[in-house]
Amino acid sequence: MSDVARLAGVSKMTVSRVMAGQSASEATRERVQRAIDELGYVADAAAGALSSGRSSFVAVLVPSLSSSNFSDTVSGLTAVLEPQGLELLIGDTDYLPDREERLVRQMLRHQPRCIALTGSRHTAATRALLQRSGVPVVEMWDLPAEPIDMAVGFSNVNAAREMVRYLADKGHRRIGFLGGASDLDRRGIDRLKGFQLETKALGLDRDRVVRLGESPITMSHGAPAMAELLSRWPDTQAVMCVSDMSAFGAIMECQRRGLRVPADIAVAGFGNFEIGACCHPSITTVSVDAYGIGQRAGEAIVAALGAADGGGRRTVKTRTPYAVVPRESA
Amino acid sequence: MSDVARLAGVSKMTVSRVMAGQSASEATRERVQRAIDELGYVADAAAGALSSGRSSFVAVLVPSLSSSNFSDTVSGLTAVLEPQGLELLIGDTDYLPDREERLVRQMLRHQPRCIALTGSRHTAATRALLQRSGVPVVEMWDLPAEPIDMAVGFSNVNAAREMVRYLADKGHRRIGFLGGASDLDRRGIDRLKGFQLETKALGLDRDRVVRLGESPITMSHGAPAMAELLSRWPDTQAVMCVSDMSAFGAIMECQRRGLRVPADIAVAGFGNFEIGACCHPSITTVSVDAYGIGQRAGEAIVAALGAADGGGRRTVKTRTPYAVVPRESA
DNA sequence: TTGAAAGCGTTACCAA
DNA sequence: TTGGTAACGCTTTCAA
Repeated sequence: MSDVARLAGVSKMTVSRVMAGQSASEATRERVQRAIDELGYVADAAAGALSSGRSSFVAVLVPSLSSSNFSDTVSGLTAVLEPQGLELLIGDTDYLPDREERLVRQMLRHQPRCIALTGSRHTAATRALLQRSGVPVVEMWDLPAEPIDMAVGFSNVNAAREMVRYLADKGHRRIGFLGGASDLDRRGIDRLKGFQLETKALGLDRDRVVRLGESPITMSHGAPAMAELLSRWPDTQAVMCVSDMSAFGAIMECQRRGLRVPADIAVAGFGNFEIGACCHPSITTVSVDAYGIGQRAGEAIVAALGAADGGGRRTVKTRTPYAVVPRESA
Repeated sequence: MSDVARLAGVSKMTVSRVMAGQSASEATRERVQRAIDELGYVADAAAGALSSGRSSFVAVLVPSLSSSNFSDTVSGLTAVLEPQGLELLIGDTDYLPDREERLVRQMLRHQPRCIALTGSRHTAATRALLQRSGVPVVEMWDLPAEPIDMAVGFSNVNAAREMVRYLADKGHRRIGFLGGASDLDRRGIDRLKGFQLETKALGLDRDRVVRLGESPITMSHGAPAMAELLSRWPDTQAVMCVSDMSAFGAIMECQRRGLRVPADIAVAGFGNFEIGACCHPSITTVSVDAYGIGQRAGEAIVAALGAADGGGRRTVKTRTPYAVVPRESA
């Protein structure tokens, strides 16, 4: 920066102001800009953050970057935060709470303006770390009873219950559930819980549950899970899957066996992934607005940052919509 | 840090050394650690970077985070770089060179130890920026004739040619190609180029090309593209798609029309996505080791960082393997 | 509108 | 093994 200042014949402060877009005469601004371009000067963000006491980072932690649901959420966050001059520090927890804790600790070192987490289950140390740091927190994809700070999401339990009611309304009584074997995917567990609560409420058979495959359960797990379900309960009329991915795998297994979907067996998914709209038969699912969760979270973050210096109030919980999307498969 | 030092009864320097894992007596180390825990002290990364002159960031730019190919590459990078204490600064260029330029400029502000880019097409300004910065660069997913610095990937042109030969060996003469309409997906363009070169070399019809949909072409585009191809060249025997995603959409369209794959028409994909292995019929494809590209890129980065202080040599180009994977669809 | 000085929290370097 | 001092490159603050 000294080099730029020297070349432009001004002080460092003037260079700093020009870069920040603050008041400066047009002539000065131009000379400084010319010097910047000539030298290819790029300001050091670490020095800026240290000096001003505020970084431009927002930390985002998702369980898996390869799930389109979560990468859509990241896109939504990007769309809102980037225009504010904020940068995303993205981390992938791999569904592991310990890894989340390590990543939170690591990201805290960069003094992020806010931290966006997925879900509401965190280690005690993670919560303590966040509380102590004083950094605003948004929990996404769930509506925890006691959020750390802010939350943007929906009740996976209730969304799953709605799908059960949809299937029951279609006349199905013997309904199965296909989910992952691991308890780490809390949203998956909540959907299973919703299945169990609603089948009980409706007086339906609650036992037809197959849990198979590590989080995140992918389409590869759908087929063996379906096979297992059919071998244990051959008279099953409808199957609800923890996601469209597993539903797709399940439907493929049905096709291999010559079972018609939905004539012989109905199959429903969850999450409204692109595959469910394209495949044949198309998959009845629950749409959840993954991108919108990111957007809303971004808006909550911007509001919280504004409130910090403006003294305004912040929204604590934002409920995002979900809806059963009837298609061909159920 | 002063607080920790005071509480532990040592100097700031000792605290710094304990945190860096440098020489310190066991007793001191323990007292300092206790103070750190008690105060919940988290070191400021910006100050550390400023002082030491080196950050712990590696910047990674991919065209799209929601493509499993690229998120697999990011996983590969993470697996290698995280154990080295490096952190990924991930950016999504959305296939736009201008956006890439903006992101490169932004990431350069954080003084990354290395920058990993996707592909070999960049704006002149991007190249200039990178050259001036002196930061090591890895270009992934391609083998440019003149890499900026290092490169890890394979020739998409040659990989596509191999698929054409595979289809020709199966006896197909009238082969079509389904790709995206935009020129931004350079890997897609290279695959099309490979298709055209090899069909010409084999004396086959080169005109059966349908380009439809923005980058990245997804499964939703496969169906209309297939429909277009069939309406223009109804006697097509085999179709090669720019990715498994579009191949899947194309196959769905065939099923809707009652066309049997591969009996009536063969369909091949590219990239070995999970869907190709699960769906029915399973999709013949070209496997490309997306995760391995990330790993190798990570190793190249570690080597380059080591070479910087060790004086060793760095690998310039790393060729990653690809192979036609015969399945049911072609 | 511009400039000078102080200081942000850490690490490098040298001395004890 | 430990501590003091300077310095990293910028922004804040105050003064001109």
